[in-house]
Amino acid sequence: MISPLEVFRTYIKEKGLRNTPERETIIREIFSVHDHFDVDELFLRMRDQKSKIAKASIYRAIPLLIESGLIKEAFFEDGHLHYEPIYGHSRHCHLRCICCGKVVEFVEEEMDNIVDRLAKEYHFNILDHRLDFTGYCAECNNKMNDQDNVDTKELL
Amino acid sequence: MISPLEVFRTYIKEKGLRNTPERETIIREIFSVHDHFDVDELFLRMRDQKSKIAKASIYRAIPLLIESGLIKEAFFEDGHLHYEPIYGHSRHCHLRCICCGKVVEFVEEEMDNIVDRLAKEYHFNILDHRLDFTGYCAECNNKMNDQDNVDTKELL
DNA sequence: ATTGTTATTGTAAATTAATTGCAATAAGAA
DNA sequence: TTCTTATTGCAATTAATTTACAATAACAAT
Ligand SMILES: [Mn+2]
Ligand SMILES: [Mn+2]
Ligand SMILES: [Zn+2]
Ligand SMILES: [Zn+2]
Repeated sequence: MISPLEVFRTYIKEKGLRNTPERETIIREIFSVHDHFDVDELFLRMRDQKSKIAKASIYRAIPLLIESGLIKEAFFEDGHLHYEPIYGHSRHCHLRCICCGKVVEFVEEEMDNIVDRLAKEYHFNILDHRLDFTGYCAECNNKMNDQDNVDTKELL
Repeated sequence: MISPLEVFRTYIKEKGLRNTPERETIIREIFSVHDHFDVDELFLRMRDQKSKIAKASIYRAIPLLIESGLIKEAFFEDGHLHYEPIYGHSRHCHLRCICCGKVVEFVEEEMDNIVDRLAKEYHFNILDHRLDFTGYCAECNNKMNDQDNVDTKELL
C-alpha cells in the first residue's frame, strides 16, 4: 500500500507545488498516531519531537492534506476544528460522549445505500458525509445517576 | 401545540432565570423564518426589524435556546457556527452543496433504528445525532462540467 | 404598588482560532 | 550551479466568541 507520504508527493507534483520537510514531518506525525487531532495539539506533539515548525505552517498544510485525501475535518468542538487521518482508514462514524469526550468509532454499512439513494433522489454528486452521535457513555451515564441519587438524598 | 415562547418561559422559570423582551424578540425572529441561521445573520435580520439588541445578547441567549430544546447547532461553515430551529421541526438530515451552499433537508427513517442498535451495542445514552452529506448539487455539477469543457477546448 | 436582590443588558475590551503580509529561505527545474 | 518563486517563520491582522463592568430591569417578597 502506498504510504501517506508518497500519496502527498504525487499530489504535490500533480499540482506543481513543492514538497518540504516541514510538510513531511506534519504528515509523519499525523500518521504515527492515527487519531483525531486539532492544530494546537498537533503543534505541541511536534514540538515534543523537537520540531520547530510554526503553527502557521500547520494551518497552511491542512488544506493540502485534505485535498490530497490524507485527512478530513472530523468535527468542530471546543471552539475549533478537529481533524482525522482518513487515508488507510475505513470510512467510519463517531459516537461521542458529551461528558468525558470519549469517542467510539464504528463502520455503518447502511451509509453507502443511503448515499446512493440520496444521490439519485436529489441529483447530488455526494462526495462525503458525516454521521456523528452524541450522548453519554455508560460510565458518565452511571456517574450522573449516582450524582442524582446523592442530590436526592441530600434533599431528603 | 405549545409555542416556542411558552416552551422558553417554562424553561426559564424551571431554571430560576429571568425572561426578557430581548430573548423573546430573538426567539420570535428565529421562529418567524424557520430556517438555518448564524449569529451575524440573525443580528442583521433583527436590526432590519428596528431591534437594538446587542450581538453579545444573541451569543448569550444561544446556549439557553439550545438547552430549552428550541434550536441546535446545525453545522460549522465559513468559519462560524450555524444553527437551526428544531422545536416543531421533524428531525432531519442535510444535503449541502459545497459550491453554492444550497441545503436540502430530508428525513431519514433509518436513523432511529441505527440509534437503537448503537445505544445497545455501545451502552450509550444517545441524545442527538447529526447526519450531513456534502457534494455538488445538480446545477453546480453541470456548471463544473461545462467549465471543464471550456478549459479543455482552450487547451486544444 | 414598592422595594430589594441580582440576573441581564449594552458597550468595550479581551480572548482565541485562523489567516495573511513580508522578508528570508530553499525546492526543484533548467 | 543558477534562477525562479513557492514556502517558511514571525508578527500583525481578521473574525468569532467571550467576558468585565456599570447601568438597568425582572420578579419575588413585601
Ligand atoms: Mn474518527
Ligand atoms: Mn435543517
Ligand atoms: Zn463519558
Ligand atoms: Zn450548488
